[in-house]
This record gives sequence, structure tokens and C-alpha cells, in this order.
Amino acid sequence: MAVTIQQIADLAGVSRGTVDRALNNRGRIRPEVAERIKGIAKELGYQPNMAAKALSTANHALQIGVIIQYAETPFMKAVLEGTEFAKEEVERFGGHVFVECIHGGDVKKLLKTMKDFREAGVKGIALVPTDDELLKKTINEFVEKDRISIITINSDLEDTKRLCFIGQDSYASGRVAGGLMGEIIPGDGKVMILSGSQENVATMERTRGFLDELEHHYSRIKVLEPRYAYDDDWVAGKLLKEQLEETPDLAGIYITAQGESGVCDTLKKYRLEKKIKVIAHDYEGENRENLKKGIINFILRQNSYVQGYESVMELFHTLCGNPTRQGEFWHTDIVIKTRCNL
Amino acid sequence: MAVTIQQIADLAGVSRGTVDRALNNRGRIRPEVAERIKGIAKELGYQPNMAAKALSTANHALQIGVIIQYAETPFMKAVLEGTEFAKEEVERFGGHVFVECIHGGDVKKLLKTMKDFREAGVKGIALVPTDDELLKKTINEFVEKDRISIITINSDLEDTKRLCFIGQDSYASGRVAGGLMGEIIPGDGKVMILSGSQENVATMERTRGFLDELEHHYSRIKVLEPRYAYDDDWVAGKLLKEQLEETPDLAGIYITAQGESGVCDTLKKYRLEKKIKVIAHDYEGENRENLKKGIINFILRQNSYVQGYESVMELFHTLCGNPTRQGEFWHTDIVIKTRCNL
DNA sequence: ATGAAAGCGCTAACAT
DNA sequence: ATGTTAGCGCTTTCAT
Repeated sequence: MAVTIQQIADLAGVSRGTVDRALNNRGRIRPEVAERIKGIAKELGYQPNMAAKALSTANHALQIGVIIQYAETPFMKAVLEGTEFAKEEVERFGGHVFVECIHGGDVKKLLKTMKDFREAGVKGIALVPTDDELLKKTINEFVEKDRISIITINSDLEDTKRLCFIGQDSYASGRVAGGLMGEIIPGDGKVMILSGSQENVATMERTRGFLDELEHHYSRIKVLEPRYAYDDDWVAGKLLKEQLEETPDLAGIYITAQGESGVCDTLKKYRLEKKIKVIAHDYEGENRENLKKGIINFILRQNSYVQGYESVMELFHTLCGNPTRQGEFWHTDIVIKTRCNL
Repeated sequence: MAVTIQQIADLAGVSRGTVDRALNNRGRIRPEVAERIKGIAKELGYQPNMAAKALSTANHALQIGVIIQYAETPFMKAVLEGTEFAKEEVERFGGHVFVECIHGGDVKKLLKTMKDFREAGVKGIALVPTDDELLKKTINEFVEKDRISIITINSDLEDTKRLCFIGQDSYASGRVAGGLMGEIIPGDGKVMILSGSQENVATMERTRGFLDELEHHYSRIKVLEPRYAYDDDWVAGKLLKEQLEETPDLAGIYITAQGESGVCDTLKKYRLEKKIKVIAHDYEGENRENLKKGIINFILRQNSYVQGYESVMELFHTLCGNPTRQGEFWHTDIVIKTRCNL
């Protein structure tokens, strides 16, 4: 049988309530007593019983909020599916999960939703952040003042007090893309990088990883100067056209950001769709079709569903007294998709 | 607030105990009353509270057993890690997880362990099965007579009453291998299939998927008659040698089963290790090294950790009243590993 | 066949 | 500052 607070109470010669206050730092207790109790608990290897904790507090403390920005994108829709599944599971334990979707990126609305959640008594929030100073401040305030745990999904805000980050390691995924490109491009083929913007940390990291991998292991391949399409299909198509005029013998394209459809359309127009190898990210929307047709050769997938699911489950565990399970960074798998494992 | 048995009891004009007997088919109740109660529960959309269920029965009903065969292989060691992590989580809910490892495949020992678990009051068992008639019979008996839920890990026993199967879709993984091979082999290269034995269902399925994919999408590639190495490194090396004598211009090798090290050693001996493309399964042990060195180009991974973890968690959910979450087949991701996403 | 009540481990409101 | 106690929702004995 596992150790219970009653046993600790007996050993310490105090009541259950006192043990509870000590172990959960609720105050209203003499510090030295608290220390002694914590000592005993540690000695006994006490682990709180999550079922009991969930049962006794379900209706107030087990409230979780989720805020998804850019909810209209296929990627975030998959995140949403994960959170919905997790919601069901948490609610089976008597908890409550509130999910709010934000169209596009809208920090003001995000902040407003956070505050609404706080009013509603939410004890943990998982959110898709944008790099914003006020958001960072608010997160710290929520964590420190209101003792609300916060998890960042998909992109991180490292210099905050957030509990952890769940998402992909962008640099690593760029390296994977580089390795694949190296394998499928024969000889000294020329490869183009089509990126988003230089402000976007994730795509810059991908680019860096891609370059590192090719440089170290496939130095025979010539990588051209990156071009930036600002996540726009039309711009992406145009940049590709320009590149093709300069470099008619282009062998491969690595797309770090949005704009894949523009690339594919242009390739089709030039009847190059099976000759030039394409590696992209994000296994949603049209990309899926283009992968199936063989225009895109590989897609590196972020396991978005897992990001949504685990962010909620991690908060659930935290609120039930289980410490962070994967540490500060929870990097989800880099899944390689080909036409055959759609 | 969610619906509770108390509310159902009030509505039905009976006691909580009666509702409990009705909803859990415990007998000792008038059938018509049971039906009526079930009707009310359904109408109200009653979902049992898992926390409460776990708390009230933790010490007798929340016992789970795990039996791992071939526990000495790197693959099963990863499965084991998953079960150990799940064990911790279940035990935080007050449950108990017993893990038994079997060296090699040993049906007698497996059956013995199952019976031991039953004696100990275990209510759910996750096991790595072997295709054996007596085992199938025993599983059905456990499920029907003892009401013990059983989950098969890694390989399935379809014609039994097991709750579900957690593992990989072998045919699909063979197709993925085919697609990758198609991408990295230029022109009309010749490809060899090195399989396990014709009795092994999983490897035969992989072979079938591989052939289908190449035939449909890369008909330019010539696939040679499969050879069988019976999971032996030495035999695999020898078969490769023979093949190389017949086919000096061999371009690729697909290894569906064990024996990868034998292949890699032979390739090195002939100084062909970077010229002939190799795709293998199982991302454990020496394969990892050979992938890193570039001798193996791709490894298709079964997410063994997930198999171990989810099999236990699925039983946990089942025992807490949550119905099977992924249906009868829970196919884990086919993860492609390259040197860059080790 | 059904009801009543104790208890699982923990929290929180109320006493002292 | 500490103790007491009533739940949380469900299961399980023990009565009836």
C-alpha cells in the first residue's frame, strides 16, 4: 500500500489538515513543523494519490483553459483535435477544459481570454503564443501571482516562467530535411531554400539545421542563397520562377514555411513537378494532395495532434500533483511523411 | 456538473447500490429494474467518474499485469521502458502494475505467468503473444470466465476475444520502405529483399507492402526474388554475398527482419557500404550505429515505447470505465529514422 | 432483490 | 497555528 497523508500525520503527531498545508505550501503553519512534515514525507517516499486529489478538487481546481491562435489553419485544427480528445479524458476525471479559438494572431484577444479564464477559476492554461512583451509579462504574472500553470504550445517563450514548452525542435527538423535532400539529390545538384521571413525564429532555425546537415554530410550539393516568400503562395511561385531562370538545372527545393502550393503550381506549369525534388513542412491541407501526387517528395510533420493532446494532459497531471513529466522541453517527434504513409 | 449515480438513483427511485449493480452488470437485481436504470443513465448521458472509480477500487480492481516476451532484445527493452513509465502513472492513481519479463519466447512460462496474475487478482493483462493455440484458448477463457481484459502488444492474435491490439501495421510499413527505396534508387537499379522466414506473418506483410509499392509507383526498379535469413546475421551475410556474386550491380537492400549487422559487415568487407542503399526496421542496438555511420540509409521504427506505454494506459482506462479509446486496432506511427533524427 | 453505510485519500471550510 | 469534519463519486460489505 502506498503512503497516505494520514500515515504521515500519525508519524508527525499532527492532523491530516496540517500535513496537507505543509506539503502544499498553503501557509498558516509553523515553518519548522512544515519542514519536519516534509522531511517525513520524503523519507516515506510519499506520492500523492492523483485519483483522490482529482476527486476532492475536481469542481474547482481541475479547470484547464486552452487558447489556440490561428485556429483557422489546418495545422492548428489538428492541434485542436488533440485538445478535444484530452478534454474528454480530463472531464472523465471530473475536471473541466475550456477551449478558445482565436482567428489569426491577436495578442489582445489572447490576453483577454487569459483573464477570462482566470476569473472563471482556471488553474492551468495551455496556449499558442506570439512573441510579445506584454504576453510574456502577463504569463509571469499569472504564474507568480495567481499560481496558474502555463504551457506554451508549438512555439516557445523561453524567458518566461511558463511550466514547459510542447512542440518541435526546429533546428533538428531542418537537419532531417537536409539529410533527406542529401539522399535524394544525386551528384552536385543545386538546391534552393524557400523560407518565410527572417523574423520567424522557427523557420530560421530550420534553415540553419538544413544548411548544417548538407554542409557536413553532403558537401557535394550546392545550396543557393535562401529566398523569402513571407508565407505567400504567389510570392513563393514568383521567387521560384526567378530562380529557375537563373538556375535552370535546379535539382531540389526545401520549403521551410508556407507557400508550398505556389511552388507546386509553378513546378507544374514548367512541367518540372517530378524532376525537381521538393521537401516541405506541415502535413495538412493541400500539401497532402501534392505529396500524394508525387510533386512533394517528403513532408516533415509536426505531430500537431500530440501537441494539443499532451499540453492538456500535462496540465492535468500537474494539477493532480504529478510533477512535469518530460522536463521543460517536450519535443515532439519529427515524423517523415511520404506518399506511402499518408 | 456531470451526472452521478446518485442522480440516477433519485430519478429511478432506488439506491446508489442498485444503480451500481445495474450499470456494471453485477447481477442480484431484477432485470426489468436494471433495464430501466440503464435507460435513465443513457438518457442523462451518464459517464462514470474515473477518479472516483479509481479511488474506490484502487486496492483490488486496479491491478494490471504486463508480460513481455523476448525481453532481452533491444526492441522489447524499449517496450519495457514504456510500460515502466505507464506503471508509474497508474500507481500514482493508486493502482498496481506487475511487469514480468520472459527471456526468448516461452509459451509455457507465459501461460504460467498469466495464471499467477489471475491468482493475484489482476484485472487486465497486456502481453506480447506468440501464435499458439493454447494461448488463444487461455486468452478467451480469461476474458470470458474471469472477466480479465487482455491486450496484445506488437503482434496480434486476431481470432481471440482480446480487447485490442497495439502495434504496427506491417503491410503499411513495407509500403513506406518501398516508397523510400523508390526515391533513393535512381534508374532501373536492382533491389534485394532479405526477409526472416516465410512463417513470420509480420515480415511477409512487410515484403508484400514493399513489393506493391515498388510495382505500382516505381516499376522501373527491378526487385529480385526475396531471400530468407531466418533472423541470423551470419546467414544474412552469406545470402548477401551470394547475391552480390550473381548481381554485382546491386543497388539496394531491404531487410525486413533481423540480420542487419550481418549485412552491414558484408557490405563493409566488399567496400560497398556507401554505394548500396540499405533500408531496415528496428531502431535499436547496432542498427543505430550503422545508421549513424551511413551504412544504413533509413530505418523504419516501430514506436516500441508507445506500444508499451499505451497498452498499460489503455487497460487503466478500461478498468476505470472508459471504453476502448482507439478501437480494436491501435496502429502506432511508422517513424522514419535517418542519420539526422536519431 | 434492494437499501444503508462505511471507506478509498485528499481538500477545504469551520472550529479551536 | 492546528485540529476536526464533511464531502468528492463510486464500490462493497452487511442488513433487511
